[in-house]
Amino acid sequence: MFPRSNVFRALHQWRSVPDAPPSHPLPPPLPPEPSSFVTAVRSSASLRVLKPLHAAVLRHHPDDLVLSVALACRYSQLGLPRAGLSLLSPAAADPSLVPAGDTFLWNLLVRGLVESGAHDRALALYRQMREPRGGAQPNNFTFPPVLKACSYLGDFEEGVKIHGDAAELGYESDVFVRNSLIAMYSKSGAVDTAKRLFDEMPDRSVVTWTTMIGALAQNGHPEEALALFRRMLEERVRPNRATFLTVMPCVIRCDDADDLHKLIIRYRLESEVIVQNAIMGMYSRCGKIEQVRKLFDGIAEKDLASWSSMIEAYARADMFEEAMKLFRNMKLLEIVPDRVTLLGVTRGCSNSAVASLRHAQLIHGFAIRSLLIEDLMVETAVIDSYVRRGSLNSARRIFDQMREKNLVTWSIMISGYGMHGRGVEALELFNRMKCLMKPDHITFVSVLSACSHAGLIDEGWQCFNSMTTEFGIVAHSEHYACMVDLLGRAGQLEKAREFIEKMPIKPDCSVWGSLLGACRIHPDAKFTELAATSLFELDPQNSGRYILLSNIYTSLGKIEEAHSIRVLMRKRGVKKIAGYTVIELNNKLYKFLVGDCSNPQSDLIYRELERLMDRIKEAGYVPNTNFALHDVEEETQVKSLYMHSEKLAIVFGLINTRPESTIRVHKNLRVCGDCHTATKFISKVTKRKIVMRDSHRFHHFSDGECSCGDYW
DNA sequence: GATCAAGTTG
Repeated sequence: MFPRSNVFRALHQWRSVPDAPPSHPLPPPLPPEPSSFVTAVRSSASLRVLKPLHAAVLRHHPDDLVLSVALACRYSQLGLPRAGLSLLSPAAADPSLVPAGDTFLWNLLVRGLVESGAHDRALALYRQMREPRGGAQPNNFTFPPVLKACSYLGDFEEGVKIHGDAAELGYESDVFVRNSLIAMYSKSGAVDTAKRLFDEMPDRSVVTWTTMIGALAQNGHPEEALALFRRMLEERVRPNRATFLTVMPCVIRCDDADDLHKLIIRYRLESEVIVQNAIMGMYSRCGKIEQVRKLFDGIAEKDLASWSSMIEAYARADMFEEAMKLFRNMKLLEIVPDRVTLLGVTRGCSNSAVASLRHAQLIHGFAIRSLLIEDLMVETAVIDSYVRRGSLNSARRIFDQMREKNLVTWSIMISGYGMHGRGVEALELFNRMKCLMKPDHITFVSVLSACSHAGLIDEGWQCFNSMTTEFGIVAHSEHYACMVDLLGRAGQLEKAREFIEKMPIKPDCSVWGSLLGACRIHPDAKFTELAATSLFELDPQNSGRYILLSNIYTSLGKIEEAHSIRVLMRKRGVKKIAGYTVIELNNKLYKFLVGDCSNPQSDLIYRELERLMDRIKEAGYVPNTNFALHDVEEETQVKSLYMHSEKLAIVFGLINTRPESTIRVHKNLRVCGDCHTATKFISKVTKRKIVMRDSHRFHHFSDGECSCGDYW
């Protein structure tokens, strides 16, 4: 061992010789040996330590390959892979500089190249190694980095070939090689092959288990990943930090989260920030926001990820105000947000009912000032927030100016047009996109839902068919749901039923939900019954469906059935989500619940509302009491309709804004049918544009019409 | 030498 301080002392002595010759001349001390440099390089904690060492290496051992590789690896670990790469370039470009037959040195060079990010050159070097007159015979140390390079490059054909090499040379069952193979197959999506390699192994290390758990987790099998983790514990394999970091993202149930948390404490891994951040993420996914905050407050040395995780957790819990507050706080504390922090707060802004266009602009401004707008993902997230705050134009402006767009960017812009009922533009973009890249199953959800929102029936069918024939994408439930929606809109309920029957997969609640939605517009007892039966079996806790069903029964005149649905809902303990509508005025948000009297202007609002209702009745509005409470008299029902949060917010907006300005409101649930009709009339008699976002889409009301064409 | 490490689309 060469303790670090000794190397520095030796270096210092050696360097100080010319400046201060001793009065009794001694032979100058020799510069440190390469091996002591290697130790020093590997243990250097920062670039400030590494760079002088690098300089000294250049002076004393410029041609030492072992040292060069050690330096390159360390540069890469400290975040400067390119700095190290230049050290390896001469040997990588001219392998004859590497002694033939010296597998150890060849392995080092291959590994150095992989760690410095030169994956393609590492693979090229490996191929030279394998040539008959080439460098050296690969061994068990050669394969892990080479397989990693294949994964990184996505070159799985090469990966399979290298698997063959490893088998041929007898290294296939080496634990390290086997682990790397499992990782490689997992990243290529061949989780079955990975599982087979795992099952065949006689001796598995903790890394083997962790890799296989990760393989299941990353290929969309979180439940199986958790099950494998439990099996690992049963077989008394001690999990380590990486195991927990791998398994935690699979957890969505509180009891699993608690179990894991206890285990982490038992293994004394709870003090590391990285682990604490992951525990926060786990509880956030379980919906335990108070627990997440408690953990966050308990972290002594919060890093940027801790802050981002907390903001992300608030965004997930639909607590945008808290997310924004924390975002401001961290800036006050001079903690500089990065792209991930910004992604968290932007997502909160996109989804929350209490975020406004103003918030989207503030976040966009911050992204520009901090230069994070150059980042593709941030830019895409900002587009999304503009779309969801109702400003398609701002979104499109950024979209058009982007230097680079990916699948997600296109999908967001397409679904954005869809949400606003502008199906033609959505299709136009989709056609442009098809020339540039292959759409995926989510792009098709975007474009199909755009067709259904805009009532583009033929175009929808065309897209649906081309998905499989042209792009080889297997239709998921969501795609079928869009098609049922399309058929339902056209009133073709029988066709929709046939379509569902012919589905090659089991229809899920999105499909039955579409059919039930169709029954709202085209009431039909038979299909309502059919959709409801399946829905109550598949998703018995969804309160919106009970209410929708009850409303459909009411409109069919089946008052008793409607009542019994409400009773069933109470009996099953299904919690009704309180509806509310938010409106922004002068950078302030105002929230209205049904029958709300908390606003200081309440008296004025209700007086004005009464007047407005009379005006729209004169214009032809008829209150639709299907959407009112049912156990009261009709006159009271009409009154209760008047008090809906949508109407209160709109009237508040009318009173407090200039006559020509657009009113923007946001309802947390689907807009009520009666409010939808009323708003159409309001837009007509007041000559106002009203934009209403609900949980499903945007409604643009203007001159008595709505962009959704009365189907949503 | 192998695993993990805050994150955008319906």
